[in-house]
Amino acid sequence: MKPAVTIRQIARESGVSVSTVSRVINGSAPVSEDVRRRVERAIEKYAYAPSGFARGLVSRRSMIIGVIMPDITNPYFTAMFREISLAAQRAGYSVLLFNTGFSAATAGETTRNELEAFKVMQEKGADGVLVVGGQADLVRLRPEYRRGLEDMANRVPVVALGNPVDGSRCQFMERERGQGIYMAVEHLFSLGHRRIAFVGGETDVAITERRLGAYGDALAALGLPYDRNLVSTSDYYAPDGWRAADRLIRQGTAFTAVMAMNDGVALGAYRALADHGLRVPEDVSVISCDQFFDADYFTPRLTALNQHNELLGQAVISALLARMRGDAQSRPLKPRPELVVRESCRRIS
Amino acid sequence: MKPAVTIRQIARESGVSVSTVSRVINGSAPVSEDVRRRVERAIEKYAYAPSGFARGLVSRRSMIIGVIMPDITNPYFTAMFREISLAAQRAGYSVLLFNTGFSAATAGETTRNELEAFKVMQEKGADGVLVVGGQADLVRLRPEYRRGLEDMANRVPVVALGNPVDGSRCQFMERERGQGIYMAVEHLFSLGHRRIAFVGGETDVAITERRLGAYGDALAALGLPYDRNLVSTSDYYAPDGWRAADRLIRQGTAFTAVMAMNDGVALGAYRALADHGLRVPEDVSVISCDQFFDADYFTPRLTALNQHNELLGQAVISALLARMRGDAQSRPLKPRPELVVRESCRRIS
DNA sequence: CTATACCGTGAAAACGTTTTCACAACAATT
DNA sequence: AATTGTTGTGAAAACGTTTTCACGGTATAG
Repeated sequence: MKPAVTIRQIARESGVSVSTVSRVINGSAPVSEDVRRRVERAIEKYAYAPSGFARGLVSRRSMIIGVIMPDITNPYFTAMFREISLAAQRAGYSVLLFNTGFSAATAGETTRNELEAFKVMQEKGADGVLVVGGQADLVRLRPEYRRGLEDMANRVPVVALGNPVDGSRCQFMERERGQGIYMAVEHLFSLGHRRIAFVGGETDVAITERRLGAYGDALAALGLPYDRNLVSTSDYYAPDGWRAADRLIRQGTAFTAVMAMNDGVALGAYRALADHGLRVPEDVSVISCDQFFDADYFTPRLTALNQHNELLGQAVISALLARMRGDAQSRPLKPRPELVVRESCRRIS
Repeated sequence: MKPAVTIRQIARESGVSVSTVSRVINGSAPVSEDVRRRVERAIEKYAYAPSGFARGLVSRRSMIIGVIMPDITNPYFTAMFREISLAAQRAGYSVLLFNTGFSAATAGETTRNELEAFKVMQEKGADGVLVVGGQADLVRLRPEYRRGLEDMANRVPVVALGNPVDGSRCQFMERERGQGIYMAVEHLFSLGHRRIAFVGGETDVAITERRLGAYGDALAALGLPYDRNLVSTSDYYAPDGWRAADRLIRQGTAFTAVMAMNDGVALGAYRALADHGLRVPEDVSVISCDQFFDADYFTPRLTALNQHNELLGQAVISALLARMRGDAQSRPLKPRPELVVRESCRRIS
């Protein structure tokens, strides 16, 4: 591999000092038109790019934003990441993505990865860090995690999407408070459903608990009893939806509608219902609490709550950028969930 | 924000020289047991992490691997990225992900993003770069792109997953040569299908062209004519599958089977067929050429080619790591496609 | 007992930038 | 005509590490 070209060579080539080249690159001070052209030509010629190392060392900025996520494979995170990445790039930042593999079930082993992520962000000198989900969205944090998060937040702006922690130095944003769940339950209720199952999601995870709470509240508001047996948690993907719905059916719980954590879970539920000879929506109505990409292409088309995750991604990254600029805490826009009625729910007598 | 702790403070705190602290951190030379303990305690106490900037400046290594992808939202890339990220982390590297937004349709505008990505990787001092898809997988590269790629490959090990370019300094790996397509066509043929449509994918993209080529070859080998009207390209997602299949039906082309570019496209095709009152598999058989996550949960369960994209991801990252170590070019394992027969194809008379 | 090897340590150079300071040239203001 | 301000430039310090060199001490070999 070729040795890298340095600013000194550019300076020599264009017959000016190193400082002047730096000024051309950064526009940090006026430079005569003639000199600017000569320098730019040299830069072009050698395909010179300034060393981020040297730059960061003195300017103390890396132009890197760190993103810590549990599983990029989850369409929810993928969608958010896309928005984050786009906005960061637009603002001139690059994105260091750390995929921790965290899941509530394996919190014991995967906490180490999250702590590792914190350390990496510190080492690489990230100018700001986004923590999305993972242990930050757990109902109870482990003390090591809590400490690691604070250590990091002490040195660099951190925005976390998760379950708010009192007195933390990092800014917590909440994914949602379960407003959509009300809409979904009401929708099903208005169609005559009284036995509504809740399928998918992991217990101990804040977002799941919040939705379950909202589900319970909504039932109560409508005068319906809360039946433990109607709740079947598991995880966030199709196989989990299948497992959760299958369990529900096998255990003989009666229900006429299913609220699935998200489209993936709903797909699994569709499948489990079909496997037991139940038709959607003729026998059972299905609704997804969090629409990803393909709800409109399912058969039947899936009625779903659009939580506007892209907007959430945008909100999170712009909160971070604002924080990095030192702006006052702007009230971030909270996306309003929207019920998109399609074909998977039907009125019953 | 607090000022960062430096190695000097750790040295002072533990009563040794800076060099010794460095040796403890890197294990680059023997250090007495006693000293090591003192230093480690100090590091722990101050939550010290060495500055990557300073480190990189002198050692010329960033411990960063750059990944350039067109669209992380595409499950195919997501799956690969996951493997890449995991393997990189295991080897002690962090991953800088640049999402270019490239698509063949907008090559004109998005080429700029890809060039920008190359520059970023150079600036951040990536120790190795992975270029996955994007313009690298186009049948014909733009000269600026070609030059940017070579400039980068001259300075840092680069592995590209795409369409091989002669005389390039970067190592090209091919996604597949269309072997699976033969299996799929033969499978359909053996079930009695003679009018097999090909749906999805973008023209000018190498992977699509290769699959189309294999599709043509397979037909020829079986003595079937190639009918242009049976091919309906579009893009890689469900809406594209819908559009492509819908177009096919509307234009009145007769067919009894559909080969979809991937699961997403297949889902769209399912939907389009249903919209026209056609049942799968009773009226039309459907097969996916690239299984993502959920094929087994579709209704009907989707017969698909498993291209083992996770293995491909692993192969790509390990090729890069080998290259970075300067190892001889190991023949990378090429995943063998596997036909997974489920319920979406049926024998016809 | 002397020569040789190795172990543990510190001092200092080097990495490639940005930034501060200094200053010359010239323009604008008194 | 003297002062002040502005513009364009270069020299040199600083950033926080790793690495090279040197050296004293102790173990090992002859």
